[in-house]
Amino acid sequence: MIIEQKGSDLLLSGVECMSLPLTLDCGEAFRWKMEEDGSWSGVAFEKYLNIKEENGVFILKNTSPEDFEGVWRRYFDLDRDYAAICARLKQDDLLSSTIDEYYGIRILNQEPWEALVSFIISQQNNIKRIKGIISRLCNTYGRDIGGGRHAFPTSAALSALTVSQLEEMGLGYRAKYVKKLADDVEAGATDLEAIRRMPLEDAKKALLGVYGVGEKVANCALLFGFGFIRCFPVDVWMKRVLEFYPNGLPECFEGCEGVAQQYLFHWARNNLQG
DNA sequence: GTCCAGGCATGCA
DNA sequence: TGCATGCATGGA
Repeated sequence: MIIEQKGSDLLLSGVECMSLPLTLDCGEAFRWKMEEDGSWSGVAFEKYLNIKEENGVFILKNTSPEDFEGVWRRYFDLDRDYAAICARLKQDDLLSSTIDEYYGIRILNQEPWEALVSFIISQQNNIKRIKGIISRLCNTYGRDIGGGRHAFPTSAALSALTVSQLEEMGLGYRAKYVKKLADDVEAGATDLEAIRRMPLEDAKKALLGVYGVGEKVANCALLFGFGFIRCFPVDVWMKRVLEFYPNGLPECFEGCEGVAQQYLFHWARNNLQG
């Protein structure tokens, strides 16, 4: 990967296996929006980014090298060799054709707090509505970072709310889960940063102890927010996919189960009936 | 009107 | 341990 400054923009070339639409709009993160010019706008780690791919070059508008190194390099998982991972996953027949069709899905490294709250909200919900709820939460309770953009609300901000204030954002019965998590994080009873540094099994056990978090939400949070690429979340779509693997997951998934999962999830949503 | 969505807590066997 | 049931909301 070659990093180059051009005016106030940062240009990345030589990035393999990165599709912005497939990565930013595939149900991993809920705050990215495609603009009319085909670029993508979003907020993460309290930073706004507009990014676009042109002729194989990624243009990060108004982005300093410090923000790139401090946030976006890791957010887009740019130090991982996805081309090699995909080559390995293509040993599996279903993934072989799926990866050809949807090449470029990456696993984002989001903030633990945002990922956990987002996937608590995601349960028994659909992606369009999840995006709406999170958008309202951010616009109403997230810090204004300029230009009409808002950060994801902090645990302090959400802890200060009542359950009914959260319900007003459309969280439904999940409001009480988010309220309790925010309170516990604020009180120090739940330490997401400590969980992030644990071995996978311990981290999962810790998340399963959070009110409103079960196997599926824990796996999503661990995969998309806590850096555990071996997690393999199974939701209603993945249950349909698993019928194609009656003997369990193939060996070539080992070590990068989360990447395999995202391709299969995407395939299922596009090819299987609900 | 019914069914479904990146499920989970609860109660009961 | 495993299974049935209720749960908020909006789109199809």
